[in-house]
Amino acid sequence: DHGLAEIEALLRREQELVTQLRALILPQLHNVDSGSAELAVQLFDDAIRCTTSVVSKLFTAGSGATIELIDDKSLVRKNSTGTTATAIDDKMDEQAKPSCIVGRKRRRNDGKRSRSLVTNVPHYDGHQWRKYGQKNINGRQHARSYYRCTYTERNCSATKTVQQQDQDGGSSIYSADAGEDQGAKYTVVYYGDHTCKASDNISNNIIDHLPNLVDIDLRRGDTERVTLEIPEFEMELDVPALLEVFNNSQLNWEIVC
DNA sequence: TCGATTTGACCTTT
DNA sequence: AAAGGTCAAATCGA
Repeated sequence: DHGLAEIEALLRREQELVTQLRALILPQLHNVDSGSAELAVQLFDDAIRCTTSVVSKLFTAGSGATIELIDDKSLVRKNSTGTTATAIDDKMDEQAKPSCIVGRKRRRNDGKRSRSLVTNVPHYDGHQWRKYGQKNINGRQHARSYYRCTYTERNCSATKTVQQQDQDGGSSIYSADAGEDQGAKYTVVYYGDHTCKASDNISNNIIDHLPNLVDIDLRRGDTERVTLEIPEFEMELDVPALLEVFNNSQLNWEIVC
């Protein structure tokens, strides 16, 4: 109901503030002390995950009217009933598309969970990645890059994709031509878990010294966890509060499945 | 020279 | 068939 919506808006706001802080701090810290930066990555991400989990649990445990979660793939073009989707599509990131109307969950990569993050520093996530592919995606301005964990020989199956978000219509305010676009945002989707910690010297130390790091149990399989998507299309939500969150949204970290 | 990235071909899913 | 994901040979660069 209404109170819940407000709580959720606040949680999401907190989530975004933390993530913005993350984006602000990590590049700076990395230049000064990369060890501390690694630690900061873990702390930030655990904090963010913690909030995500709270949001998820709050809005699935509650009223039976939970919003169905669909996986990344089905977010694309699942906007049924011919509601001239294009205008909306272009405005929204794929992750953020309303799952409205959809109501049907379909699951690919059986049981593999993924988390998505929108950030302007897609590479500061505390792990080492090797790029193994790049593809142009339909209707996207930028190619999607595919990464897998460097320590694949330690049968670490973690992978991620990084995709720069489309710029709105006109030319970019920032240096559109050459160099890194400082204002660009990237959607990063993580798949699988890192089972390579033993061989990752830095992370290993961090974990050894920080037993209190939050370890969220992300359930899989039968009990599907749900995070809700864009507010405007959902009923019973505190739309103004959520809209404010969404409009200020720099970042958006959510458990996708 | 060796590890990482690029890039087109190939495979998988829808 | 088309789009997304992965492979692997060629290429890059430290």
